[in-house]
Amino acid sequence: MHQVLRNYIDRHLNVPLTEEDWLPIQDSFLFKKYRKKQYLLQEGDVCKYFSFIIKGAMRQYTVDQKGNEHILRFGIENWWMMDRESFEMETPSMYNIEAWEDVELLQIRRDAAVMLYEISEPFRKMTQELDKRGQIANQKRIHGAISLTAEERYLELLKTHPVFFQRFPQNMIASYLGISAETLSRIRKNALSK
Amino acid sequence: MHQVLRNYIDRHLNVPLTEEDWLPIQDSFLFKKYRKKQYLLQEGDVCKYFSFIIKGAMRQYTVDQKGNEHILRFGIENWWMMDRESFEMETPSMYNIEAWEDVELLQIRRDAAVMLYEISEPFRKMTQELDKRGQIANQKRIHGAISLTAEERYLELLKTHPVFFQRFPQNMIASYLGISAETLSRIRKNALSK
DNA sequence: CGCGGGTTTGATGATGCTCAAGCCCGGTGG
DNA sequence: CCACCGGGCTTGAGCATCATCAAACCCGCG
Repeated sequence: MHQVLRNYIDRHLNVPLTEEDWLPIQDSFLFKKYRKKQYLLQEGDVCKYFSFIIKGAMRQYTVDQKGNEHILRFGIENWWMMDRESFEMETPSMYNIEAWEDVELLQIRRDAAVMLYEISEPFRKMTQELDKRGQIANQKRIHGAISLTAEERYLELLKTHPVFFQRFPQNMIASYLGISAETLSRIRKNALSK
Repeated sequence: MHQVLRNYIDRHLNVPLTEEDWLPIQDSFLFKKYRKKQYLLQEGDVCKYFSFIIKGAMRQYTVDQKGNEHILRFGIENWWMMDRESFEMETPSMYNIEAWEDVELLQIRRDAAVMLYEISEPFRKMTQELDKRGQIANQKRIHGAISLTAEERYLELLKTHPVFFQRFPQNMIASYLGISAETLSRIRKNALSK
């Protein structure tokens, strides 16, 4: 179980973890399963866990007044899920985080994460790396949102994250792109004929 | 000059910097001025500096095939400017970073930053804090982009960053919001009459 | 077999873009 | 000191894009 996380960390640092480095990390993460459609986090609750996905697929989203869902993030194997704002600030979240497929997770609580961050340099390095990648990805997504058309954003996502199209239904992809399911359907039809 | 940065760091950590902590940081940052309309970074170049704004206003943007500008970020006093992707990966940037007003900066080169990161815990803590805030802000901006209308995004920006409206012309605000200058003008007229 | 979730298609309307013109105002040079 | 220029802002008309609503369809699963 935990071995998956160890491999992940090894891959993201330049050197493999020693046993001494690994043990405190291993001990901080608890294994947990959620069934499809189960919530990890519901709007209004505080996000208590930083979760590493061993298996399965998840999404983070809001529901607006009209009942429309807006998906901020997807997560699959080897991704991390949390509402960063709620987790860090310990404030109620505006998001829902839900298992879309049955998932297996390794979770760490905030206090344990803060502790681990102090005592474990590999963990610190890994989270730094994570932040860096996150910033870069977010920068790109924002740029796409303000400068590309719906079709361009679709093509971009198809290129950069084709796996989303295999794991999530199209109405969710549409929601992630910030367009309606009908529009995405028409864009795809249109793109085929070229 | 450098004192502004020191105050900034003090404010972002819980304890004031000691002299020993401060000196290596001070030595790593070089003071530099740019005139209005001067580029810090041009599309195609590698972003070599991580810049702290002491005075002035800047923007990071792209220009598309049709010649339209798309502003990803604004920066004013006490903000940091760089293209994170280009700086970290040392790859050519797709962005321009330009002084909109005359600016005074403290700049650190990538190699010095990496070094400082290793030897200075306060600097490390500060950049972590910066990353955390950046992630939270980006998460919000992405959510706004996929779930809010143009008018809602305008009102949100007016609430969260009113200072932008004092420092940048409306066509730039529009570009930042991902709408045309004409649309922003109409939204404002409309919002007044309510 | 029937149900329900997901997708497609069509018709209509709202939102926001584009192009064009005019205005306002501060800065510059004659 | 005034005229002019240019950048920024506004306004209007027409158009493209995308959302909404409604209906039909498809298909896997109980």
